[in-house]
Amino acid sequence: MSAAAHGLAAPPGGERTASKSQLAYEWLHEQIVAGALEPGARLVLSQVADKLDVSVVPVREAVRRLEAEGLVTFERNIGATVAGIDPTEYLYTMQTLSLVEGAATALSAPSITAEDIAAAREVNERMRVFLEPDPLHFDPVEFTALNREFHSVLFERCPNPHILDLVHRGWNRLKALRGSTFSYVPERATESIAEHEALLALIESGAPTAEIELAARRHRSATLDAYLAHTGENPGFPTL
Amino acid sequence: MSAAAHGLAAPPGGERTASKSQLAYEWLHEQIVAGALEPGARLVLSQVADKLDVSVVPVREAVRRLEAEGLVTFERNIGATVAGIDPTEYLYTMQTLSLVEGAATALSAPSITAEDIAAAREVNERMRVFLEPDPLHFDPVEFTALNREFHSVLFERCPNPHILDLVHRGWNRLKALRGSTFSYVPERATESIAEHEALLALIESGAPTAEIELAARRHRSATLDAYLAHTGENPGFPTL
DNA sequence: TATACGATGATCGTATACGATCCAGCCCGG
DNA sequence: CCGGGCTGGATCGTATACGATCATCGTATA
Repeated sequence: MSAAAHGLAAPPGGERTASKSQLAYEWLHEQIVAGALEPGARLVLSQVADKLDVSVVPVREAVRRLEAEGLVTFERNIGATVAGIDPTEYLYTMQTLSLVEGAATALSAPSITAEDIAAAREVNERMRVFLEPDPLHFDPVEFTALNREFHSVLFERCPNPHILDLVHRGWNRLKALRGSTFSYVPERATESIAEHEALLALIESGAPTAEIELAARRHRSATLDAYLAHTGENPGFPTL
Repeated sequence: MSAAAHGLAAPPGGERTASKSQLAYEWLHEQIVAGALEPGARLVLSQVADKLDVSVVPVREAVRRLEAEGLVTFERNIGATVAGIDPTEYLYTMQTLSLVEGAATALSAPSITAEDIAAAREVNERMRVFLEPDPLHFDPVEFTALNREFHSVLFERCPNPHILDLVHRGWNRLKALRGSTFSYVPERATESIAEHEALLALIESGAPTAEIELAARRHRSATLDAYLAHTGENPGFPTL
């Protein structure tokens, strides 16, 4: 899993000798997105600095960058905490991702090659395997990873770097939040794989951009709806 | 022009005594968005620090935050420069804004009151005045400010804070870029005011969310299209 | 004259030190 | 027994100092 391919902000001017602030940023980012740092966990600057064997200044800078991405909150004289305690954050993040990912997929569509389609289809088949035996062997983490890999093929060619960046941030945020609020709905997995196939067919057929955007958006919205129905909370969440 | 109302990130825990990093951030933000600092202008940390009578550390932090918002670029051992030299940045920013603003407007619609509509309509009438005398008296800056005020009414009630934040960032970025690449098309102004009225009517009528989103998006896309037609550049820019 | 190379200054990157602020627990009075 | 004020520790915020890196310009040489 290459960092750049998943939206980890790299220092623009190459990486001669990674600056310590960049090191701290990447380490914290990894810890948070991988779930090693639970949502709500306290981040003490001096402790992080000691652990990475750097001073607090670069750590402070890294935390600020993570704050801008919504992965941590940072308050004056209070400190930094890993974001994501509030369950509605999950809803907002999903909704935002549904918006930007739909657009990114639509904008990518004209550039998607037959090889891309084949690769995506192969990933989708690997996801299907997870459904076979019985629900107990279902691995949400692995399944989600494959899901991201599938969708990456569909949106990675988005020509608008801003939109693409928003998609990456959304996925990362989602991974960070998952630890606390994620509640996977197994029934949804089956539907999801079928929708993936439909999405591929739609792109192959050269459907209009607007249609692809809507399909991709709905695909994610449906997951959100399933989550809402499953938990039974936030019944009045406004839909897009 | 209140800062908070236009998406200036405020320190979450109130503002007892604004931290110096916050001071530097707000000052630079103001300078860039107001156009006092031209796109491409060099920002030397020590000079900014001297000007604001603070040390370089808070300035450095402020610059990093601005970088995360896309208002400046910051390269190792090179320094910070105000973003916006590349003309395609304008296109990307407009496209992204069209996406998120459309969604924000649609999500706001159910919460928009009759008073909101009236206020927006009043602003739109003030914009109309600019068209009256003759094109030479047209003031793009003032017109744009009113335009933002109008749209603020329509998207400010968006319940999703992430999407709302993206809208604010988009507008700020647009203001920052305007200095270098903005080319206002007077004919478009007349159309724009008419579309504003149509948007208000649509919202008043309680139209479906999807319809409002599309109308709001198209409204901005049309401005982008007019710009592209006017300049004659980037003919193959992918549309959303 | 053009090019390669080295010295120099400017600027960024980080470490360290110290002051400012907040939270928690204790003490004391009611 | 309970509540308010105070003190101590922890943590953040900023200033200053110094090392690292890069762009620039002058000079020597082919």
